Amino acid sequence: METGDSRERTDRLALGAWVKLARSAESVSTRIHGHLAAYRLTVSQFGVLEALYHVGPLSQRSLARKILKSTGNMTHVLNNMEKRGLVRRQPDPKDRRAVEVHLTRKGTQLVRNVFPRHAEIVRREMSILNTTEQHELGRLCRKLGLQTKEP
Amino acid sequence: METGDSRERTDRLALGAWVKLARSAESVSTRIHGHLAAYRLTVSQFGVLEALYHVGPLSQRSLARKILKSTGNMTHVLNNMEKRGLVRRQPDPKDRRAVEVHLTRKGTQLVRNVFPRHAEIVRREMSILNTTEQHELGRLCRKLGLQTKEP
DNA sequence: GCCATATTGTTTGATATCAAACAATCCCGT
DNA sequence: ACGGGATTGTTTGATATCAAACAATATGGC
Repeated sequence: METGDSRERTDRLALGAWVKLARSAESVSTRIHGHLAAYRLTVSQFGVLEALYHVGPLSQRSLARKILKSTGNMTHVLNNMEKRGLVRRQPDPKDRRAVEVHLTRKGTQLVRNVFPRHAEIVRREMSILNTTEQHELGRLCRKLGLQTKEP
Repeated sequence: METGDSRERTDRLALGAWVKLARSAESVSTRIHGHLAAYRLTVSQFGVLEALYHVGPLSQRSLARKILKSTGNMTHVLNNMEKRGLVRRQPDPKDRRAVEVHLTRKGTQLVRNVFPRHAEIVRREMSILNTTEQHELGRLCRKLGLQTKEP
């Protein structure tokens, strides 16, 4: 498809872009999620709260897909959250294999507390980029992430 | 600094950009690192091989910083790699607390095998973006990641 | 030179995560 | 109907990861 030389060049460019993407995501993530410890929330737990709050009740499988974790892990995460009274499992009447995961009042209150702080921190972290740049970053990342998962 | 309305707008933009960044990094990472399992390498182990191969011998602390993991974890990762004969710990003559981590011949051979495949996969994954876009993505991510770590 | 403080690597205990195997249930083609 | 394959959630066993406490060594101020 390409000559060896041009191939090396595109490899270097792709590797560089990928490394920068991975490192920036990881270091920004560390900075953004630092404050969650104050609420004894893990990143996964926060992801679950956020999804349930914004989307409404979901099955465990949908939750797992949303936060990109395995279903086995989701069982574990939800067990911990249920113990703390943040979520409630409710049998799905339409499918007796499935459960609907609901936010409890306590979970709703917590996410209403945490989310504004979260948004503020994200805004601050991203504010190094101007509006146009944030749009462009979002566009490029969406394109990348949307690569076909199952052909 | 801003009116409430504009604040909500910038919050939404920042949150959107951040979510897309995080999700694309995670899903691309999964796709890129799938092939490492064939070599019984974890992502951290591959990161160590890569760093040592391209930079030369490094202390555990530098390695930990390079792959963004804790030093405690680095001890664990290196123990596993040492058991497999991929790296060798060598006392640093200038600082008796520190060790220099070296690639063994076996480790060098392995990374020479794995790296070209890795580069190829990364190139393929990133090829959804054209050259200009990859440059731009790299630039934006570098800016984001470079945010001051310790003030 | 000596001591307080910092840095390096290790240990330890607690979580998080995954993959694989599993049971229960659903669904579709015949 | 119904039987085989798909889907949902759980369990299990193995790893990975972190934070915190620790021991050994280095370093800089006095």
